[in-house]
Amino acid sequence: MERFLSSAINKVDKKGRVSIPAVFRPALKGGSTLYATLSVDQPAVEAGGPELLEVNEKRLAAMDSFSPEYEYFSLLVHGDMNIMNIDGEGRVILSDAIREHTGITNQVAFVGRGHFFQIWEPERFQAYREEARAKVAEMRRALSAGNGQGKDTGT
Amino acid sequence: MERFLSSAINKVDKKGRVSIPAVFRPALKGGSTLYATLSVDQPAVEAGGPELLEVNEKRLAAMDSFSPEYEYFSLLVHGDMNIMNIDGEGRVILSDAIREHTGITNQVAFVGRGHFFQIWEPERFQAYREEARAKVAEMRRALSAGNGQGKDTGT
DNA sequence: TGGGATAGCTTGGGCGTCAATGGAAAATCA
DNA sequence: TGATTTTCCATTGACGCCCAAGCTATCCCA
Repeated sequence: MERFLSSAINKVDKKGRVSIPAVFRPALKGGSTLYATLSVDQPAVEAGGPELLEVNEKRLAAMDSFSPEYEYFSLLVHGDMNIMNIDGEGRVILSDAIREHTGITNQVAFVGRGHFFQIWEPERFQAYREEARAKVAEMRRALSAGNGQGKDTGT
Repeated sequence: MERFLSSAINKVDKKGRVSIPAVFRPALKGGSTLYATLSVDQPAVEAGGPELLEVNEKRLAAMDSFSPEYEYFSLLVHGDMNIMNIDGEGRVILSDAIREHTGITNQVAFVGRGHFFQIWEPERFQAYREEARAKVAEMRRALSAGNGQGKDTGT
């Protein structure tokens, strides 16, 4: 599999290690390094292989390197980047910054997002997921009120 | 690693020495000299190997050589350059000028910026980091409002 | 179709190595 | 010679690497 699909919850051991779900590892193509950034609008972390870094650097390359936007974005892409080594058993150690940002203590939710995956504190993820559902339901009601079609779309 | 990525906080000892984070040393390619300039618009220092000189000279070359900006920047790049020796344990001593400009007392934040890295007083860095996160979140919202796409950071 | 065997995923722990830090000895300068 | 800097050595704690065990899902065969 080349993409990150499905989700899983794993435990953090005494040494602070967590197994990356086995279903995600093929998408990392055997690399032993994980690149991760703290999401700017959620208590989550977005992680993936080196492509994650390359993608962001391409974006930077397309920006005016003297603009304040470049400055801010580069800080997040380079300075705020978390680099994690994957051990022989497919585990990583979460940095203090990650634990602080996500609220993770002894359990981690891994959520596939296609070309990257997210790391959440399980309860917060659950809350976010329900919020997302509620939002979608609300949007659908608004749409149906507007055009009179309202019937379910099957999904 | 050829680039400076991630960040770390290290202590200053009684003699004024600080360890350069081990993850940055490969990017210095074993050189024992650190070149550093005081950042113009932040209470930070920008440091790196000899290439940093070249980079700054390229920047100069891109500027109008009769402009006052050129004059000042040239002075900063050449005259205000701090040269630091890296000792056997990978430590450097911060000059008075650097301590004054950054406000550093007994802790130093090292922040990767790609082809160079920054040195900050940790609390000031934290404030700047949050500012950057807020600004990037704002940029992203502006973008999504414009094209209707979400906050997907992956691609 | 049921049950046992098997392989692989997750988790736990031991141990050696290296990074970060502190301090002493040696060298340099005024 | 006193003071300050540079080099060298020691300590501590974190991290990487290795091995082991429990669990689960899958596969195979009767």
